[in-house]
Amino acid sequence: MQEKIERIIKDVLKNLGIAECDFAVEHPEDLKNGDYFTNVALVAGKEAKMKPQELAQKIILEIEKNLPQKIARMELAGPGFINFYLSREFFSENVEEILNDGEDTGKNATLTGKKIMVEYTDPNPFKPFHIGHLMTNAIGESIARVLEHSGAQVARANYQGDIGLHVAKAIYGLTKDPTLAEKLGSHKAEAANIGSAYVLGATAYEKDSEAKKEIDEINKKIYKRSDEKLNTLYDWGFDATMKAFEDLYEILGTEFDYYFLESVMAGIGEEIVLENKGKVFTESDNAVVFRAEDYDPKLHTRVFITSQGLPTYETKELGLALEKFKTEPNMDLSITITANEQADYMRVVTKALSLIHPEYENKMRHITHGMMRFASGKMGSRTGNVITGESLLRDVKELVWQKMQARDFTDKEKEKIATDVAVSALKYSILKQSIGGDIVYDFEKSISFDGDSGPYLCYSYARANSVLEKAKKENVLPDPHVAPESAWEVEKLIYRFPEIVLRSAGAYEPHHITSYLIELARAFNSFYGNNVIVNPEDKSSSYKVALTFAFTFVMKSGLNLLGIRAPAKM
RNA sequence: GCACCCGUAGUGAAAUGGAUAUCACAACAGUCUUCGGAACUGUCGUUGGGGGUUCGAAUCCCUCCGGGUGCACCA
Repeated sequence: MQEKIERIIKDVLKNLGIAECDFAVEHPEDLKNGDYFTNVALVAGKEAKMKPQELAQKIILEIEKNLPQKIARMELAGPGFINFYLSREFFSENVEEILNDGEDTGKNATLTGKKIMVEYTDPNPFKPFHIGHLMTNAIGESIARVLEHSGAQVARANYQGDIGLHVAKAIYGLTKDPTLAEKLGSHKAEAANIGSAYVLGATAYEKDSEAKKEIDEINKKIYKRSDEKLNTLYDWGFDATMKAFEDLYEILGTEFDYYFLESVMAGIGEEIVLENKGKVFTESDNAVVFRAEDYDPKLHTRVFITSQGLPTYETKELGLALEKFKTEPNMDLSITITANEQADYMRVVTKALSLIHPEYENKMRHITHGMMRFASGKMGSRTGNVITGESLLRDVKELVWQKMQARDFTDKEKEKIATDVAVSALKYSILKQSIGGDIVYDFEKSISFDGDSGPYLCYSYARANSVLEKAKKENVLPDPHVAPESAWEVEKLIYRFPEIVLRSAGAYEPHHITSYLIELARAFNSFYGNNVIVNPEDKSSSYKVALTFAFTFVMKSGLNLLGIRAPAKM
């Protein structure tokens, strides 16, 4: 529709003998100002040496000579804006279209044929999965889905720090407190114990120099896999924590295609660094470094191989980037999602790689999000000052469960619904804002169920479903052709869904979808509150039912893009 | 010190250079409703300071103030 209006205006400008110019056709913020507006008269007025308002009036008259059916009327407003009001036909046809598309509504083809890999979540085995990982997971999953909805073929990747000091700390904890290493038959419980062992080891490492020595020793042994006892502990711990993560992914709705291990990437990276020593990398103080500032003054030198001969994080990241392109041949884009503290050295790594493989330079994109923090300060799994994803989910679920007391469900149904609604609460509170900024974590707010929340969206959806059930019982069938004269606010919003998906995909910003859905849900609830939808006596009831159907499709599809499963009842 | 990110009602946020800056929470006042009150209808209140570009700036540029993150062998 937007393109159509643009074309009409271009034709009119030609007829009026005005040169082409760069004007915009957009939605006004306030629905009172129409469904679309254009600033063409303000832009072209200068060139044509006419007052914008006069020119706008002229353009309106010209368009009116041949007014399309989908535009009801136009209006001159403010300093020279032209507002377009869409017609009843337009809205009804749109509802019909949504009914035809069903849950595919909102799809576009801008990325058809493109192969994209998205790496996100990246929890470390032997360490707790905390709410920071929850944040990266929610953002990554949503971006992956939005890209898929735009036609891309998306591969999901997860990168595990399976080796290093953090592992040694956890193993140290397990040897000091063998009760934590007991086989419990539940990897969830075992992973929780390993998390405690990690905190024990991490604390000892900071405070006790003897322990520090011991942990460093364990670290070396694990690298070499030289100690049978430690190997057994390692294999068991790796398995338990990875399986516990997998349980969480299932609840969160993520299925990874690839798992990359740091220990493997280290070798791949090291090889590349050594091959390019003297060309890209140089030696300094016995270490192999990359002087990025030689290529870009905003970057800085970083160590890739330490003076001890060990590959650093940078080298592993380099290996990972290469391995991704090897795993998915002909990949068009490789996206990595992390917290923003990694922004600077990722730039350095990317620069180094683009010197070695210039063909990848424009195919890598690092998306960084803000930190999840407490009012008390930064959260770190190092000190044990963490909320695990698992415990948070459990607390929220508990509250949902309480709210469902009055509803008539079996415990099994309740469990499923409470889980999905709890996930909606968490994901919504993460995805509702632009991903650059920090989120101050507030437990009370993250579990609030009214107004600006995931459960509110789920509730609107469940409620609409229940209306549809009643319509079925009363035999009121949906019919988009019996609409009343004027259009409701829901209709004026519902046709915009595809544009929102497009915008989200272009900017890698899921929050556009959250904002849109909350507005749509509000409009629907208002429609619901002020109208009786199912009424066999009412001629337009069939239209209202059709509109309700359209709403459920858009809401379900939208929630799906956020990585939220919407229960039909709750 | 240098680089990057950020600063919008009491709080959390939105706004691809456009109109009277939007939404929610909180607070206050209503709606006791046949389809689900996790709701609906109102009221209240905001662009860190100063310059500049523009017909038009929360948005772009400069500067100051405030917060965060990162800057050589941790990840």
